[in-house]
Amino acid sequence: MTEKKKKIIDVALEMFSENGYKSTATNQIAKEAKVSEGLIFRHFKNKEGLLKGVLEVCERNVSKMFDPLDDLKHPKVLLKNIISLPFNTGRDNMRYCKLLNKLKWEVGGEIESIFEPIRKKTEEVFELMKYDDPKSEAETLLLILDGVISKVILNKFESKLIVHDNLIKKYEV
Amino acid sequence: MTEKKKKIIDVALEMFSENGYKSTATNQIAKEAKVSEGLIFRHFKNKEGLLKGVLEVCERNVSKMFDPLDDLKHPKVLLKNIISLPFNTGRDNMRYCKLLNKLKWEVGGEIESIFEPIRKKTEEVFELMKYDDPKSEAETLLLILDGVISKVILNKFESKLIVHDNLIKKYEV
DNA sequence: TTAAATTAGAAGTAATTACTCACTTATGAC
DNA sequence: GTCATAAGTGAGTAATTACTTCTAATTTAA
Repeated sequence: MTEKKKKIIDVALEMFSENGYKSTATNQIAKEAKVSEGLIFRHFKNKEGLLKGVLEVCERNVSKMFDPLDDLKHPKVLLKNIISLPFNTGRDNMRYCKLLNKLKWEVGGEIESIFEPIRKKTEEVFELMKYDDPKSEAETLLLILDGVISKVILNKFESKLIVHDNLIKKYEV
Repeated sequence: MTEKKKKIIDVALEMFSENGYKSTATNQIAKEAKVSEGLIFRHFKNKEGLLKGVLEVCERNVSKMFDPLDDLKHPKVLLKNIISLPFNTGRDNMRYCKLLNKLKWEVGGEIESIFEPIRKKTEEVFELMKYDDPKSEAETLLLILDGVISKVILNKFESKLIVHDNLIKKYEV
């Protein structure tokens, strides 16, 4: 992976997540990355190929978001951390999530698979905590957290902290 | 409002909500609506003007979705109906919501105002039900329902009914 | 009947787009 | 040093886009 190729991916990630996939022209990317437009197609063949390259980086990093949860054993602590996850997302991770969400609505790509590990882990937590229906309980919680991160991404949160506390209380963790 | 103008709005609504605003070409709309392309610009001046026209219809109808709630007086029944709202959305209303959501991510338009009435009503319900913090309680619930309708729209729901029951139980209604 | 509004249809425009191609420059193995 | 391969350039292209403009037909209402 050359420096220029990295730069192209980086810039594309930034611009796709800000302006959307279709609305971002390849020559704009080239300009911003200080690279000839032809190079984009040499490396990625297509604009779609570029998107794939960007998505690989995206998925790799989003997966990493869930790694710290592996160290937690106590169910209540684990659940608390799962809930808190979308509330304290760093800038980089927010960009990855922003792109994934944008694509979900723009292209309709299959994203669910990235979140399968966290779904499974959440389900396990509810099992340990003897919830009646851990599966649907997990789906409900992830639904909520999905909504939370959407709001965070779009900066539409009036009262982030209060909602967080509310959820912590609801799940008694 | 002539028939052709109505037809243009109708087709644009359909195509915008399916393929997005920017990805839908005006000549495609004209073709689908069986109308000369020039007519679109005569009626709406711009593509943006067309979007405005479509959005007006959209907002008018989405507002209507909440009207039946006005008849309900008993807080528990009202809350139950608020929760159920996104779970049994008709085809037409789903299209309006789909467009609004797509635009939220594609253009970043201001949509929140449409949902202000339902937010207020939800807050009132929680007040009547003596919840500790009705405001944040309302925000949390609407967050959830927003997630629900997103999943419904995108057909990503593994277990719609179970999540619905889960929420009904959680709020004890 | 007549004037005004609506519409079709076709051609054209300037801008933008994804993508190509012929070419040059670096890199590394022998 | 040589030579193949990869990295990089930048002008060019064909297609698409939103939008205009013209004329002529059709509909509507007074």
